[in-house]
Amino acid sequence: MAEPREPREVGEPGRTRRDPESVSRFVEHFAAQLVEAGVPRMPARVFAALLASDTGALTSAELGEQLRISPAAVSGAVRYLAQVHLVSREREPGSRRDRYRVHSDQWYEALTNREALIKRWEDALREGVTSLGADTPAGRRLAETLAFFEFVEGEVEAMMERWRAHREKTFGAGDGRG
Amino acid sequence: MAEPREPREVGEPGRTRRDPESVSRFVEHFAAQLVEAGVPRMPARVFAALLASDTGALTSAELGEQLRISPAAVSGAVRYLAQVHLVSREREPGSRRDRYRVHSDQWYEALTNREALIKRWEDALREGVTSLGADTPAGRRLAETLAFFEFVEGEVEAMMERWRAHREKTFGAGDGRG
DNA sequence: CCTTACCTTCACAAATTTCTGAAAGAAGCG
DNA sequence: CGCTTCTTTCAGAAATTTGTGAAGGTAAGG
Repeated sequence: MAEPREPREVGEPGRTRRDPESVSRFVEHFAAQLVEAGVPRMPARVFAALLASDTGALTSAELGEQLRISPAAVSGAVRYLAQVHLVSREREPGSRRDRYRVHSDQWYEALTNREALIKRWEDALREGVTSLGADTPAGRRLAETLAFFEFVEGEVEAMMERWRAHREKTFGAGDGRG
Repeated sequence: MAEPREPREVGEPGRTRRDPESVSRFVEHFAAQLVEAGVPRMPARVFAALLASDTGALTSAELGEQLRISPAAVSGAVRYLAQVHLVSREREPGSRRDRYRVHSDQWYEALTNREALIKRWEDALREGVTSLGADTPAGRRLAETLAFFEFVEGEVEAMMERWRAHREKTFGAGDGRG
């Protein structure tokens, strides 16, 4: 039976330098920055908490307790984060608990995912060029905007390749897990 | 109150191929995509309307009429757009009217502007590395995330340079105005 | 096969955001 | 110097979003 082995008291001497208050301060501060960038609050907080965790993976219960939110809120936040590929869920074989994990390479997975969104912008723009007329001023403006996005799309892919190389050079060949 | 005289009939022969309905359809559709990406509704609609305009510049009154929104709404939307560098305001010398304009190179101005946001993420991450300890697992994860952003920051600058070249090659040397 | 533990979904309450009407603030023009 | 025209700001109404409690579903363990 999987005990919820999560002793609050920091009995371990020396090794456990993790001050919950420091962690919380970082979590809330970083989450606030994400919120300002347009990320919904709960997903931002959950993501920050995972990022600041030692193992890079927490259970729903742990998240709920640390952030003082209901299981429902955790569920919603995690669904959002999974959808934009910022966390993945793992099922523990011996237990019913899911664990939610951040990989360090998920940032660019998320960035890549954002391209799907841009593709829909491009579709709308193409339609606009057609319906307004490619030979009109507005049509030309739309076409140029479209060209910009298409250009960026191609560049991002190459950039990610370079990041991968840069990362291995700097941090050694990680396996992708924080 | 300004009478909502919006002649449906297209009286101009030949020259005015601009079907208001087509324009509106594009504006609303494209704006919807922006909204889905996190842009507030009114700014998205105003921006789309400017993008689809012939001159690339409209007055507050024109925007209000076309989108059926109040002057206050236009004011708010324009303030937002100016803040993220997606439109610029121009004052017409002979009149009291401001005109709001999109440049075709404002997309990457906006993208560049986004870096300011990322810089604050980086600050938060640096603080986290310090307070959690650079030698802890969490600290290392934060450090790597920080490195990713710093990398992207540098890359984006170079990418924009390439876009400028690509643009001139494809569209001829524009002056930056759509 | 039933119990237990966990996750999700649903309806609702609360808080924030969004847009409007009205008044005040600038800036040209007579 | 006051009038006119346009923009902005402010307070409030309306709508959307957000988070909770409770019920429902699924799978492990006895």
